[in-house]
Amino acid sequence: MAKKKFVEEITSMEEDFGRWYTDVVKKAGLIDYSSVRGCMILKPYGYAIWENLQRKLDKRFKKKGIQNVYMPMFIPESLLQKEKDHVEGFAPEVAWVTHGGQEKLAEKLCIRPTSETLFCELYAREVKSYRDLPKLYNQWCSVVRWEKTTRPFLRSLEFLWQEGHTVHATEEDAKRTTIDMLNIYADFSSEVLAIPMIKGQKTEKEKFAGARETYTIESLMHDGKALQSGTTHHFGDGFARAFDIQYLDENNEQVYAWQTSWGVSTRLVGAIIMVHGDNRGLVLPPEIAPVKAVIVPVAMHKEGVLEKAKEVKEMLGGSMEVLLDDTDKKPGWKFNEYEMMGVPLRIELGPKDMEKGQVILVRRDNGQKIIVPAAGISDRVQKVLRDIQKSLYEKALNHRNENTFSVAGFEELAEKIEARPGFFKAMWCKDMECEEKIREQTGATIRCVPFEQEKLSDKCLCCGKEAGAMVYLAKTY
RNA sequence: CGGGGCGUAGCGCAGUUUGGUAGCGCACAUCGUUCGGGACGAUGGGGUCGCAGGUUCAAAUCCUGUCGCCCCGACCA
Repeated sequence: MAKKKFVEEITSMEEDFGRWYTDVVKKAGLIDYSSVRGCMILKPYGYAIWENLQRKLDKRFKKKGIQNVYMPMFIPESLLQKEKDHVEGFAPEVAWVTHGGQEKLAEKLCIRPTSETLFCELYAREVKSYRDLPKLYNQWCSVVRWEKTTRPFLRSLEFLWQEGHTVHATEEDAKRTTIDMLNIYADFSSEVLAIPMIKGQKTEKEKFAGARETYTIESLMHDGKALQSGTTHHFGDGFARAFDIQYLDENNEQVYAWQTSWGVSTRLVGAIIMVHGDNRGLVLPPEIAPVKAVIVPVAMHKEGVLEKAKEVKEMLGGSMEVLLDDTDKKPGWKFNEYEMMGVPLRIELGPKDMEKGQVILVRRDNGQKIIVPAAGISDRVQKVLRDIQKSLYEKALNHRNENTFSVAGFEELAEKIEARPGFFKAMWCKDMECEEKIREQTGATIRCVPFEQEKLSDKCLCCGKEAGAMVYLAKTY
């Protein structure tokens, strides 16, 4: 028989990255499509990744004193319209409920695309005194945005996310929170998702509808496109004025409050796939993997193999999620299956190993085989998992560094980004006309003005006038 | 929204040109042999051919409409 490819079902990345992505998402069992256009079914394995992400991020929120709440999914039209920029930004993509049963509603209800208005309504009632501040609320929910084109995890009509909403006595406190939350996102990404993020500020053009300032974490995918992975917003007192959120300060004066909001979504799962995945399928960082290790017994029918495998599972089971696959599929089939699913570590155990009192560990990220004594396996596995987590981060960081370039002029950007996509650092005059011209003619957008600035030159790459800031440019998802 | 392609078993497809009993591979079920990188044999279950009309003795096949999906543009946190 001719030599078979390891995973016939997955289109290779080099051939077609978009198809590779869809193949992985489906074959790894993360999602299925539903009968509603642009909506996806999160299957157990995909949802388990989200649950891990949710649990670990929520823990970091709680440490900051943030409390979870749950808001209704409906927003009355009149409420949505209270803040002008906000409604203009979201109006084109909201879904409306016009009927309740057979009755036409007196006022139509929008299905939340985001919940600023609902939180503001609540804060207007709750906030009376400086003693009530700050209020740090968050909710885990789904939102609906009627997008024209959709892709699993990256852009769907309905998606899961968390949205934090805070209200503060001072502008400084609100601004600090906006940056604090961005740091929480960035740290979480590098420590748990093994994805390095560029932290920075959005331009006027790209900022959130209704925000005074928007900050972002941007990551680079394997194919050189950027992904906006999370945003935090400083609202100033704009929403407070629109919704009349006032309190009495220490001097008994009526003043407006200051607000923020911030969110990350299931899009982060898309980032994990596109940053770490390879041609065999998904590669999950151990910190986020629902199954950290899978035990594949070889020649299971031989005496003692299955018993030994169960023993190994016991030794590891106390501290982590381990799967023992004792189905009667061939070992080779299982190897491929769990590689496709991105399980970080495979533990092989057969008659030959039993003779020698050993097991074989195989790393998903680099294929390395490690032969270890069966006794004391737990510590060894923990160590290997930590190594995998670390090297996935380093690999992603190297990839980003190797695909980050500096450009001085417009033509240089256009040529280079066409030849090889990635992050492009350049100086910019802060003029929206230049920003727009770059987008139209190169397809690249300004991802952010990074916190870590470098002075590449004095001149804007587009118009040649005096430069105001260094920016990151990229094509995006 | 514009241009192109596709809807036939869970998945991938053939059959449509020229109307005449709905097929193949994988997957699934049972039994046996296998088991260190996607095993093999035997038997078996599963379809109102996307949906709605129309033409016809007869429609997966021809006609009209409609819905959905994919690709390329445009748009979009």
